[in-house]
Amino acid sequence: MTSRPIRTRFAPSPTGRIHIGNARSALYPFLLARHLGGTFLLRIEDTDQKRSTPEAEKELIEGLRWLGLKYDEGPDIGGPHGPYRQTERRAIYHEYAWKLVVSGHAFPCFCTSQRLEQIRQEQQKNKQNPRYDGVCRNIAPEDARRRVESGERHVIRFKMPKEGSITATDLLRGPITTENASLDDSVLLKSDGLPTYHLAAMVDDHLMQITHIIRGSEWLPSMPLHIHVIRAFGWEEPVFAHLSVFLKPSGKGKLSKRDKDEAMKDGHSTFLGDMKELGYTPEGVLNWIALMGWGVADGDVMTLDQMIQRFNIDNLTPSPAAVNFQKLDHFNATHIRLLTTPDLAARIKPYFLKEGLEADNDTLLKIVPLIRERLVTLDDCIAFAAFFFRENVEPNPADLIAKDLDAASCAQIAKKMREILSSLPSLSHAEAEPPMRAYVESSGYSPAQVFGILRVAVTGQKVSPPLFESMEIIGREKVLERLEAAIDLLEKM
RNA sequence: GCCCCCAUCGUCUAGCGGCCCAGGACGAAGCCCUCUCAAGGCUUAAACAGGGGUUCGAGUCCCCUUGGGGGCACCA
Repeated sequence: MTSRPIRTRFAPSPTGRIHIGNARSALYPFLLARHLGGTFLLRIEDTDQKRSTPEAEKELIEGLRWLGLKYDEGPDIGGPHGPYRQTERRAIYHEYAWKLVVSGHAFPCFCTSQRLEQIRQEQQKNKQNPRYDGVCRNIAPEDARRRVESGERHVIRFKMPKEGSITATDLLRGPITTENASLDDSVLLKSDGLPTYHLAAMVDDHLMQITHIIRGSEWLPSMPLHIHVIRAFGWEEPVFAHLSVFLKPSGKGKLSKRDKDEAMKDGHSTFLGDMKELGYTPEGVLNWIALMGWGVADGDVMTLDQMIQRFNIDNLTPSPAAVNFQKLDHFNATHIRLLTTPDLAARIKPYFLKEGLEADNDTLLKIVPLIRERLVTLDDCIAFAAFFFRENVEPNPADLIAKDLDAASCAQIAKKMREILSSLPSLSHAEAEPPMRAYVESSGYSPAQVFGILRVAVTGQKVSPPLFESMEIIGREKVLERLEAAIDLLEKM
């Protein structure tokens, strides 16, 4: 099976917002294909007409683009094995479902959902496994055919062998043997003419020549069915790898919708759309999710290209992983520091614009080196650097008073600084710092006290990028204006 | 209820019988640097779930228990 050209796929159903679970299900097959020089494709599994929406498909595609997981074939770009949207492949599924009926591996079932629901309830009441009771299994093929042709509503079910067992191999877990008796006569083709996942995915993976099926572990229990289907058709079996689920940060229980909303409250989210909004970078997100389920020996900070180089499907891990947002923050901050100055400048610009601040490229380029290692998320740029673009700052008066000093002495210090700074032709870092240091030295105050007053006066905040570098960017005129305003404030106290 | 899967520091993980008194990363603690906050450097605490086997030797193989997770739809 590995002699075939490598082809992998991401096959989501467009039923909701794209989240980190989806992202990781796309990432690994992408990495495998790229690492091995194979092909990676996107297939939309929209056979659930009740839940699938075009908006969800759009968000899926946008999410993949944001992450940089480029696919070689897909619904929006086409390819040699299309169409790549399952609702556009109805005829194919119909044909293959009937092939199984003809070969005796499947049968039409005319049971109503009401009856099915009823027997399910009875079975549960009797503590039996809910499953199909097989009444349509033994309808004579001729009769069945006639009823179908007369237009009677029906589904097609897989005719699961009553005896024997089947061994299916998961790459991460090894062979798993299942008794056929514990398997059900699952529906392959629904009465609306569309296939269920069990048929659609297997048919498509075969037709699209997929060599590695990488998917979530919720599919592990149905892998035996899938192997049965594949064998019934006589097809070559792909490699199966089931990724474990993401657990809540506490490690108790899987990540649910509720946890996702909960996370949003403290500035985190597991939805890609939100994460972008919150200032997370594709690099950070990708690195974070890559390592939940992929064990690398060392050097865990990687760009997508580095992941492609190092990826090895054998290093995927089968155990569930609890999400850890602190780690996301770490990877995000790390990747931000790795960006070039122009790149980072371009990425933070929208956040300033959104605040109504006219961030010009020249200033942005000068600011980036000052704030780069202070940003955890891109939107932190507002907290650290908005003052560069504001006309004036409005410091909290109390912040202007240095530790262990009173307003009067702080005012004196501020005036002295104004005297020194205004005597300088420019406030470049190189020109302004030495005389200020000399003043601190002679004044008997500590650098923290003196520079603390200056910082608050000039930036309006207690925490800021390096002071002298910042003043250089703000410019002499504005710095002196702001200092003046601070002196006024201090004198009124 | 039934079936299946998983199990190394708080978290993500390395380890594929001797290289392990278990390594890395995040987080935590301390120190250094320092105009704030970061970044950076150094250091510390922190794990093989429990019990049986197999073996000269087990974190590594087998079994049981416990814990956790997933699945049992005309949803994917």
